[in-house]
Amino acid sequence: MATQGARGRSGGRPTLEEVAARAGVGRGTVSRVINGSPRVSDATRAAVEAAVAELGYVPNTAARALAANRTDAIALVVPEPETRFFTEPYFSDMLRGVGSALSDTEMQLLLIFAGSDRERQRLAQYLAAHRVDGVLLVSVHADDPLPDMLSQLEIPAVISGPRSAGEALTSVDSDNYGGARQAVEHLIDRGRRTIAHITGRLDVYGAQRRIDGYRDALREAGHEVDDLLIEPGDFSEGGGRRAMAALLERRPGLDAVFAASDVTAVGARQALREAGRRIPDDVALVGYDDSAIARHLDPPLTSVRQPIEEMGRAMIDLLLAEIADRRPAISRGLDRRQMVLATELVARASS
Amino acid sequence: MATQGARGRSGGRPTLEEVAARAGVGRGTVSRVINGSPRVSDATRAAVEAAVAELGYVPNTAARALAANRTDAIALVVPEPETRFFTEPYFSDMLRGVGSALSDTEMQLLLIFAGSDRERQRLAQYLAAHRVDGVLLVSVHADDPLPDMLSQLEIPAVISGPRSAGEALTSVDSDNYGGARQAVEHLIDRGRRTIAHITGRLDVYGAQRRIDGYRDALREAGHEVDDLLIEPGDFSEGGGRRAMAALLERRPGLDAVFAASDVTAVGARQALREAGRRIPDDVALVGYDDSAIARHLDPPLTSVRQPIEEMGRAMIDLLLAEIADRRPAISRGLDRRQMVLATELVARASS
DNA sequence: AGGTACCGTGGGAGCGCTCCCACGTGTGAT
DNA sequence: ATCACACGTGGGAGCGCTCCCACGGTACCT
Repeated sequence: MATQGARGRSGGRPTLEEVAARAGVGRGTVSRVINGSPRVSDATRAAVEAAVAELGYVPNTAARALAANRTDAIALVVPEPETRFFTEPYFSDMLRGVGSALSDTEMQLLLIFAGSDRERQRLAQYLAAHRVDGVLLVSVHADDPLPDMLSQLEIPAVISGPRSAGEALTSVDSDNYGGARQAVEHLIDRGRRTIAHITGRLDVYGAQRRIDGYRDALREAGHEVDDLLIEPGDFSEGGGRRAMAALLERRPGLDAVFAASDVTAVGARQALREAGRRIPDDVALVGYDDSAIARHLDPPLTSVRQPIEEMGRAMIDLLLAEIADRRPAISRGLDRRQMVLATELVARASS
Repeated sequence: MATQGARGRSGGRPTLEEVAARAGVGRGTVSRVINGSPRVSDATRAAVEAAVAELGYVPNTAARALAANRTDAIALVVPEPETRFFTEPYFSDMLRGVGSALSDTEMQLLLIFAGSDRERQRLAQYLAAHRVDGVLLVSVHADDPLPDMLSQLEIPAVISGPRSAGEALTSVDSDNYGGARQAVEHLIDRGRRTIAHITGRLDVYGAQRRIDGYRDALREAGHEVDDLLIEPGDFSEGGGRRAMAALLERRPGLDAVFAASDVTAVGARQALREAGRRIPDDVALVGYDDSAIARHLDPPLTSVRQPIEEMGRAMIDLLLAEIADRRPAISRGLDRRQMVLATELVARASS
């Protein structure tokens, strides 16, 4: 209902040229005004802005993209089956942070799932076509070829959760090691003696770091680390249930469990119930993520909060910076940025 | 300074022209092959395809968009604050359906939040710039100007959840009326006598239809409809809690509640607990959506399943069709499509 | 006074594609 | 033999923008 007023006589959307004519200036000048160049006099700028408003001019992005070789769009690539994306609150929280950071920008967000092979193929085409200025990569496994493809194509990219200690890409992560320590120290403080750990997917670096934190916390508290108390999960509910069942069988005397995600904890809780263990009376349970389900569980779940939304924002900031100073992605590696954000333990009734 | 020299002729991405040269044909012919035109001889086609493969040619989308006036992208517009998007499983389920339907296509998905005024403004610009070929609109309130803007701009659009019985846009919806009836009939079958209803936002057409279904089901079963058993909610958890508290105060004798969403039911459950009512012994509870939380609640929540993923797919199908036969969106209205999908009651322990 | 240095400005030259018209060539009808 | 009419094909003419060079004007120097 807003600008409907004076359409160009040709009927279509007004072009730069028409705005220029209307304002009595040249095409170049209008372009400068539109793009906020300082090299325009105030009077001219005002005239152009008036013409833009009168005509309801909106730049044609395709033309701009073609001429300037940029797209004003970035992609959030999720190298997982879509189901995982939606069952793990991690992703949607991340998306929320990204979305809100982006709304301060001209950039648009593309959501790309790259779980299946076909989707992968499509993605490769897509990236080769340089349809986005940059890429956000969440939850990448150690052997994923995607990051390399990205740097080969010289597409700016930021990864959430580095693949290893020596991650080549700019990355954002929470302090997985510290978070795990917080969880375990908390359980020790609560007087638990036999603390098990259900891990995340072992090919995810963050999951490894959580194991390290678990180990070190026990060690430093003078407990000895019993490897049979560590059981691999995969961040899923089913994985949590299976792991918990295995642990109960192997170490029936355990009195606490640190699960690598809230969803894993939900699965563990099921297995505990089926085995007749009460939470927290018999077994204390701590999750990771502090997602919405943690609050809704019965009893509410103690969990390690990672500032996922902030991580999303940070990813955007870093990515935009990287796009801005379009250095070839394979720079000397001097100014690689690895950002790590702090976690926080949220104690609830489950521990 | 690494690959500086290589970026000349031979280094950049190949263009149509180069493919043509390589294949020994003209530019137009390559374009025809790329776009699957039948008017090319088999021999020529093969030669071109070989050249494309050798050169690793990928069309430049910006150029294509500029010349052909299409973008191969559609937007999913969420006219809500982002928080709502992520707290309501409805949205993510929808997104999942849309995403998977889209992965069979060349189309790309843009996710746009239009909750705040600033975001709205950006969206208007965005649409005016015709940066997408079509728009998917989810969860639109009765007075939202967005749909009108869309049809004025002649942008193909499909809406999930029509705004009224006479919705002008192509729409996809689940059978809200029927779903509500299923819920209420189920409660009646279970022997409940005093069945309350916590509604959704009253400016959402689907919420109105659920109220209609609730009323009619009671009426046809010979119960009389007591308007004091109907309390408005807003699809949120807090809304559900408040509404339930109000109902308990007004009609302490109620023995069942039909909540307009699972999230609402979660809130209602809290209020019931606080009031010392047991579920389902004292009060039976039924939700709507059959989202993940329904299964995880304690006790598990009976809920009305809407085939949200299918709805997402259907929206894509309709939208693509509408884009294909690019008739002006405000056509005669003859072939407006209003698709309604069936719901299903999933009975669990809460009722 | 002439010289130099900037500004602010106009507009040509593409960016890589699609669209469409015009041009052979081969086939069948006359 | 001539005409008609397909069919494949080549390539010009843009699409609307950004980039950049050239230009006149003003201000400040010497």
